[in-house]
Amino acid sequence: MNSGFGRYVRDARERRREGDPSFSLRQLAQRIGVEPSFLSKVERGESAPPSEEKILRLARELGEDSDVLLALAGKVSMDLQEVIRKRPELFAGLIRQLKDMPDHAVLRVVREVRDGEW
Amino acid sequence: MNSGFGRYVRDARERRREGDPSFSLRQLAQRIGVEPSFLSKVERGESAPPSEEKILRLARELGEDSDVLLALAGKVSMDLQEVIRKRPELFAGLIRQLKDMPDHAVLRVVREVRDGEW
DNA sequence: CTGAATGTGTACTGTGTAGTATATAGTACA
DNA sequence: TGTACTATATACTACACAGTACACATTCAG
Repeated sequence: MNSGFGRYVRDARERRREGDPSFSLRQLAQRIGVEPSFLSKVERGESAPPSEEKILRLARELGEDSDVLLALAGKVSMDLQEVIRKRPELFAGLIRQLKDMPDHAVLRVVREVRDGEW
Repeated sequence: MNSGFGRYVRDARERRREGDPSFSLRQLAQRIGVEPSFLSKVERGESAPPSEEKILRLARELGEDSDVLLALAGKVSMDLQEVIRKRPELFAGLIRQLKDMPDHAVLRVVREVRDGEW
């Protein structure tokens, strides 16, 4: 029911609110399509993070990275899961291969793939 | 509630059963820790696939690839999800990068990582 | 001062998940 | 023929998930 998700969202919202009063809890709740009381509970960590759909809308509104927000919520986005499910051996193998590599090594793979002729 | 999961498991079980009568529905159910009636429903697609834990035990017993079985069940193994959740931007980026690449290209990445000095 | 907006507390709800328990019916074989 | 094992049908359950509804107390602007 906890984790940093709530605090992260609250902080992000209050930062955005400095310049734009429409980032009140109530108004944001309305824009993402939940009741204010629910968003309140979520931000205070009293309720578990919402569904993927709401998290994505939250990320859009707040200008945050949706994969990071989902990770904080203990989830992995369905579209990534779908990629893995379509070719499970392949992607499972790759991910397990890279699991313990340092960031820069993984980034190098990303860049080589992006730039090279594959 | 459906998908090929049930049929796949039933086929695998009946193949293994040819050489080993302990692969009856009842006995296998007992080994993986569910009621026979439940495994029956699962194999016939009348009930949704079981939890990840049971699927892993099923894969072990049947000698099947657990990632494939999980994929058929519409799931992605928690340990893979954890890898992604720990470094969401990095792995989300990588996977989206490789999403539409043909198998051989992805395999090449896997091999390069395995063999090279990263 | 007032009333509009803000955040929060409490209670409740429908839906899905992951099964169990028990009864029934067919099959093998000794 | 009976008993041991097989699969299946039917009914039920406990718990988690993803919220809603609404009343309440506070704050802030005009």
